[in-house]
Amino acid sequence: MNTITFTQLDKKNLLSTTDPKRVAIIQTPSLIESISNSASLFPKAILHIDGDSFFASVEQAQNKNLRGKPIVTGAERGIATSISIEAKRLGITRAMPVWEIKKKFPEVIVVPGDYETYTIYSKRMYSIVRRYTSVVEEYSIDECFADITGLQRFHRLTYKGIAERISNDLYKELGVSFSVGLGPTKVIAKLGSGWKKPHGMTVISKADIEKYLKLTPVRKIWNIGKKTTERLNKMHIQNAIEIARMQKTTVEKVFYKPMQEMWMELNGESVWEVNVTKEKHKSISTTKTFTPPSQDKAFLFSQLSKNIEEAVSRARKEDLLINSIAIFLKTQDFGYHTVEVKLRDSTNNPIDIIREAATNFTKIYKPHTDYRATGVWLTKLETKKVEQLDLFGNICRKIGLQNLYKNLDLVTQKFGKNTVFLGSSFNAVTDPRHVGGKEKVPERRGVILFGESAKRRVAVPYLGMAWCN
DNA sequence: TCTGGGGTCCTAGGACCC
DNA sequence: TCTGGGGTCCTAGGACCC
Repeated sequence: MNTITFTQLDKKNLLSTTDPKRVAIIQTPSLIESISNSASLFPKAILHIDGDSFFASVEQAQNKNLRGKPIVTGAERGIATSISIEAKRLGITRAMPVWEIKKKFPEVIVVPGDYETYTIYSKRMYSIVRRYTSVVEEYSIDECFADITGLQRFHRLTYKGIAERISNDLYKELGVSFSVGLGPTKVIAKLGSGWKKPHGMTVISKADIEKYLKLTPVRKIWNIGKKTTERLNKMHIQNAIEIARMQKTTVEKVFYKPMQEMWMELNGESVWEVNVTKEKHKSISTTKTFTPPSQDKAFLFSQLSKNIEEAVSRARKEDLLINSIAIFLKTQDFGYHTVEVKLRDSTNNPIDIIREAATNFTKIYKPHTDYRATGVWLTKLETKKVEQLDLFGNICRKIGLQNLYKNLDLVTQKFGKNTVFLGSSFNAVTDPRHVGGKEKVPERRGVILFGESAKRRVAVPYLGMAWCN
């Protein structure tokens, strides 16, 4: 099909005019034909846009010296998190331990992850995509869905042309390549973005679906995991096309709702909308692993305290109040020991939570046990409402603390994490055993990015309760 | 030298009520 | 002795994702 792209148009300088005759020229027969065909081939036109080796690519975009070289992020965790194309070619795979990488591939550069920078790139990615449609779902730090249904005339481009423009803009402006899939549903679009990488572009119209599903094992389909694959295999279903071709009545009899919807999506009927609204968190959790493991009660509680401070601070950022918490310890053999506590009163103050944690900690802590991690899970979150007066004057304390934390949050915003912390977290903040702690924060290579803050530590030593046995 | 960290959604099944 | 059946709400835990 003869499509016309913006690049060609720009060259002819056709876009800078509002002259209706010229507009008529732009709408070439092939474009018009394509638009009229598209309604049946793409009842909906959904893009899935996926960063190629995103973290590693951002590192390379940020630092010229890393470009073209095999690099891996994840130094702070001891396993490969993101692997550059060059490193993938050497045979490095996800979650490979850093020691192994260094031993087998000494030429590979291992850098610590820098989530603040990745987040900034991520936000820019969304904003670039939003130039073309407002219907954008921020699916993850390096992926989004976008619904461009019906926008060909507006952009004077085919759906594929729009996809190409977005891909070009992203590459040009971020220095990071993305792979794009275009399809009539989210599942098909996602299949497309993974089809050809890196910097791929795969268009799967309703008529093309069969061709692609025939080549796709069920495990490769988004939202079909290990367990479902096993179950499908037991039913002698290996291939995505076999799901798509099942009778609707059979699907309804044999599967639960998610797979029934999956069946629709695979057949090109969109049931999973591109979700624009960014919903508030329903739960927030923070967990940190430390090496070596520890049996030390005070150390463990201090780690927990630090996690609580961090999690609660994230809740405050979204103006959320916490109604229930769970704290857990993770043993060396990956057992979880959890206790859940319902709070009498909703709060976003770490002192309240740490107090509850302290009284419940002994329920999960067993002496002489090696623990590798501890964490907290905040649940039953609700949006902060207008404060009601109570009979006992607790409101004054509450408001006072809220003001205190409002100001502390500003300090954190300005000077970075761990600038001010509770006495109960002291041990964890200062203990070098904490993998991913201060000493591992990557240096910023001279590039100042939007939204950054100077990282400096001010000494405000002791605010609140330390945990006493 | 196994195995990080942060989420969401769905279903089964128990509790409770009429 | 017998002891139906339906509804709602909540929670635990499984499954999946990046």
